[in-house]
Amino acid sequence: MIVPNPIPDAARRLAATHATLLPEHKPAGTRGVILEVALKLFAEHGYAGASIREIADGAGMRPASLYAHYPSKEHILAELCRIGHEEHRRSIQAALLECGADPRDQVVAYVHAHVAMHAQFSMLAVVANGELHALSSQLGAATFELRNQSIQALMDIVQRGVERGVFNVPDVWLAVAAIGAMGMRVAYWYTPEYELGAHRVAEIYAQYALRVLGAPES
Amino acid sequence: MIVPNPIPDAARRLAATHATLLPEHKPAGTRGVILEVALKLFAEHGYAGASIREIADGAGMRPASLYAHYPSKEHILAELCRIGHEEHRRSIQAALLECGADPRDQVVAYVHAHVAMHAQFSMLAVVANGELHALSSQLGAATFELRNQSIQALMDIVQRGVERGVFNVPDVWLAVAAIGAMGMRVAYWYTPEYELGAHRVAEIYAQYALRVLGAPES
DNA sequence: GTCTATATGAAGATAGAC
DNA sequence: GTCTATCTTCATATAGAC
Repeated sequence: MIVPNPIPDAARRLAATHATLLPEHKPAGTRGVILEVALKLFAEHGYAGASIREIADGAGMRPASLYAHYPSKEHILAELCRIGHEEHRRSIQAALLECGADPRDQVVAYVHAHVAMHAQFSMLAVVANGELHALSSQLGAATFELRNQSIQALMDIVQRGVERGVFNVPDVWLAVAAIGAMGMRVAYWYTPEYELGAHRVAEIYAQYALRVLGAPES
Repeated sequence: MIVPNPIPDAARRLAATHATLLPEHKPAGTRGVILEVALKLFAEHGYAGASIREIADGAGMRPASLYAHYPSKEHILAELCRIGHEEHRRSIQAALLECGADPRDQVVAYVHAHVAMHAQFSMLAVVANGELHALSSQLGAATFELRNQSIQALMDIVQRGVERGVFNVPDVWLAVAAIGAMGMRVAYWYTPEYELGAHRVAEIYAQYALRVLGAPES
């Protein structure tokens, strides 16, 4: 018997088949269309594996016309990476502002937002996390800054919980890395058709995170 | 303060800077040299982002000479993916044969092997996991089969532990996905210079896995 | 097995008309 | 803003001599 794999086509890089970009994520008009087409292509084939010609084709225009909206292919990737990490940071910060001072509640809030974002905007997460290396340090600087802030937020929560004796881990950074990794991977297999729904997956992963930290549900 | 990030250059796709391939992993002679050069390039820039010319250059030959050893670039990737998943499966199976019948011991053995492999052969893991999508279904078939076997092995262990009341999880597949994800991510940040060493990281992650499964260390 | 030379196509990007 | 046309470089791969 084979594992009940939620990924329909194992040869795909990720399970999602549609790009999800909210209106508040993208610029209006043609720039937004280009961004959405590029997001799907970058997610499925990688930045290097997707061409300007394919993006133009998907956006219903000629390759040359793209350059009226973006100065280069790399600029399109840079905007996608920034949008992804901004959405990530925004949703985490919003959750943390509502959850109170208990480190357990903070971990639940953080991981829930982290996982839900990777499920709901899976293509954005795959590109923003997995194609960042293709950016020059100049075009990637804003994104790196956002990423460091999000990581640091979880480090601070876990460190504080350890100091208060609420959490118990052999290594704080390793625990943060493990919890982050669980959530990041969700972007590769989640689809809106998955039986449990993004919210429930996020809930369960928040529970797993508490367990990793040695603070199981009360 | 910024998190003590073990990744020296955040713009790199992975922290490792050298390809690790044991003699038993690769064919002898020129084929082995080509494979090792391609491994480093595919790991750092992705399959689509690395060219036949760069591989040839690294191997000290002209692009045309490569075709005396491999019929196409895709065949090089196929061999790397197969080697990576074979090493993964081999080390897990070896560990499981030595650990006895307790589901807890089996999880520790599995996760230790899983994590140690992703740390010690990080470039191989990054390529075998992350570039598999670039293979045609024909050239990827052998690798998919190996991967399914490795996933199924952990599914079986966890399922058996749940049935015996040793583990307690809201969803078996989600727990397996989370545990697998923690280990896979190690390949992106681990280097031989990391303070803890692959063996110790594997030990700690095995503990985290037990916690996720609701069976903390005794 | 490795080379030079080359076929053939696709890549990112630009010029300039409309 | 979009187009046609094109520049230049690079891609994978092959032919055939040594």
